[in-house]
Amino acid sequence: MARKQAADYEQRREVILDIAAGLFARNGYLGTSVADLAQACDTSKSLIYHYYPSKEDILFAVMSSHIEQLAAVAEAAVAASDDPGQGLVLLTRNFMRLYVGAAARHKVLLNDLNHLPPDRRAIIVAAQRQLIQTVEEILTGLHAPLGDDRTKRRAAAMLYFGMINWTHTWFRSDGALDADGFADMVVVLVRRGIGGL
Amino acid sequence: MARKQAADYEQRREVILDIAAGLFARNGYLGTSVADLAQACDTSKSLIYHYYPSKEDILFAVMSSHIEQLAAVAEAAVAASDDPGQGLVLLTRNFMRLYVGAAARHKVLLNDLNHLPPDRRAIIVAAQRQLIQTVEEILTGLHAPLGDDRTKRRAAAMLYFGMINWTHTWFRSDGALDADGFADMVVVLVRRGIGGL
DNA sequence: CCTACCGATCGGTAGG
DNA sequence: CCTACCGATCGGTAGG
Repeated sequence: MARKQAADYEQRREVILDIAAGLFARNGYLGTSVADLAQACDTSKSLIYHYYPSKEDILFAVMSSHIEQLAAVAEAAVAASDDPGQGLVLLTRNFMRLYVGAAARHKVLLNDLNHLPPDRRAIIVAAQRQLIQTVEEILTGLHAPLGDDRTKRRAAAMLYFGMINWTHTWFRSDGALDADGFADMVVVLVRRGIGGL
Repeated sequence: MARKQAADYEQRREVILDIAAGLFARNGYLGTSVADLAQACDTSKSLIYHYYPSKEDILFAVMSSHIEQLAAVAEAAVAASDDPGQGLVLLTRNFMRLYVGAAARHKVLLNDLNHLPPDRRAIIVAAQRQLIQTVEEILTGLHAPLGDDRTKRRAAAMLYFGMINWTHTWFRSDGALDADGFADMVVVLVRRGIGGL
């Protein structure tokens, strides 16, 4: 006999992850109890512990799943582009779509990274560094002198991430400005402004 | 007999506030216990409660003291400027100096605002809105068409705050780039790029 | 004997 | 200004 419930094991894990991301985003990791999560999932704490060994594993899963998505869309944008200008457009639109589509996970990534223990935090930080590296390379392609000044190149990449990451505090997908429209504003500011750095 | 301890009451409150800001910035508001704070202050929990009625009052004091400073330097920058371009330079340098000088308080303001109850959070949010308003006016002065498009004007202000607020994740005052140098990069990007919006 | 899941409770610690 | 505590709740696990 086929074991029916094993079939949707991964699906149930995903549902828990999504609800956890929403609670962590709203109340913070420490502000969310496993009991809160169980209640939001309309089940018991024991069930949560059946799917995840610990609360920390849930936090790590929220973050790692999201950063893997970010890495994937970054790679896709670079692969599909013939020049740095087009790369910047595709990368920024891909990032913003993902930020909006997975807003809760993104907020958790930005707010609760410190609550991971050092070894697991290092895994996430390494993936973030790779994204920064990708952006630095595109910016250097747009403005070659950045290649000779590591400090300015890093600062320029951080100006870029500041603009898009800060959206988690104010951007609403149901507002007058959509993700692509905002991405294009960022691209305009960077392309026109970067020559002055 | 003079009541000696009353004389440095405010001073002791300030020391506690400063140490609390450091702990909140590092471990989060919920990740910091009052016992942690007492230990860091080399005293007892009871002493902490002698100077502040609750842990939440300490959080509010950290945030309100910081945002009052931000409002003061914003007002000073506007008052000392003859045109929007100069205003942007002074405002950005003032903000960055304060972000660096009060990095812990700034981090707490950005990370733990949700842990204030609605009434007190509203006070902080109102002060933040005033800062946003000031920036929007300067940006409209630099690029008049923003005055006719509330959505773009707000987005432009948020691009600006994103660039400078994101510094709390990466900027180190002992690095190769100082606060004024970074502020000038932000100003260049905004002044050159804003015409494209 | 297995997986899925429950009500109840564990040892410690939180803010006060 | 301290030790000794409180009601409650924490993350995680017991038996069945």
